[in-house]
Amino acid sequence: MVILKSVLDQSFYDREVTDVARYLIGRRLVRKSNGTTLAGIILEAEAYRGEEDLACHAHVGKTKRNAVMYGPSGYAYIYFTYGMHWMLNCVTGPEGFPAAVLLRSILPTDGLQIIASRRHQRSPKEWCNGPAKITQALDLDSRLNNTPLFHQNGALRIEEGIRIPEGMLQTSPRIGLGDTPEPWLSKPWRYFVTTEQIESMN
DNA sequence: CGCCCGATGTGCT
DNA sequence: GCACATCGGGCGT
Repeated sequence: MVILKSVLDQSFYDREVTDVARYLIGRRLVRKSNGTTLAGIILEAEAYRGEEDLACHAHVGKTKRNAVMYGPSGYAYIYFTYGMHWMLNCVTGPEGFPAAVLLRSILPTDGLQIIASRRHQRSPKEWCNGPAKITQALDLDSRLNNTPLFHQNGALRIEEGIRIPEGMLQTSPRIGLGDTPEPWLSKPWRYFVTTEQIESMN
């Protein structure tokens, strides 16, 4: 399986958030930190779209916390929640319209020893199969909020990765929305492939 | 493996 | 004061 390492440029993010979420599946998320490379293939992502989407942080309007989502596309929006967890998102276009893609799962490919230690030696399947698990494994927090994802040697960036075959991509409603009203609760804005699907590609 | 629930603290009403 | 785009331990199956 060929994993391409050219960095996606800013224009990749400057379109409909649902399209960005779809096309992020199979890409390579890279974290460079004091000389080491941690990376994985993106398996799962969700779109959050504008102030009218009642599941999106921007539904309360622009605040200090969610301001990054209103900025230009291609930057990381990293926020803190549940008193202990960080979440990694990719801001999408157009500028001024608040939208972002939450990364929910990756398949680790680089830096497995370090990821294992950060994840407290848990089983490999549990390393990065959740949004806060990704940020734990890759050491992401507020320091990297508003970081560009499209810089060639950026500390956090997304590369071309692998091609997901037509028909492999699955969708579902978004996870963890609680009492969010319809139609937002059921919007099929979660895009994903399984670890097994990727491993079967060889 | 699945369900349940407590942890933990910040932003926003 | 409360909700929160979650996680992991404990216990039952």
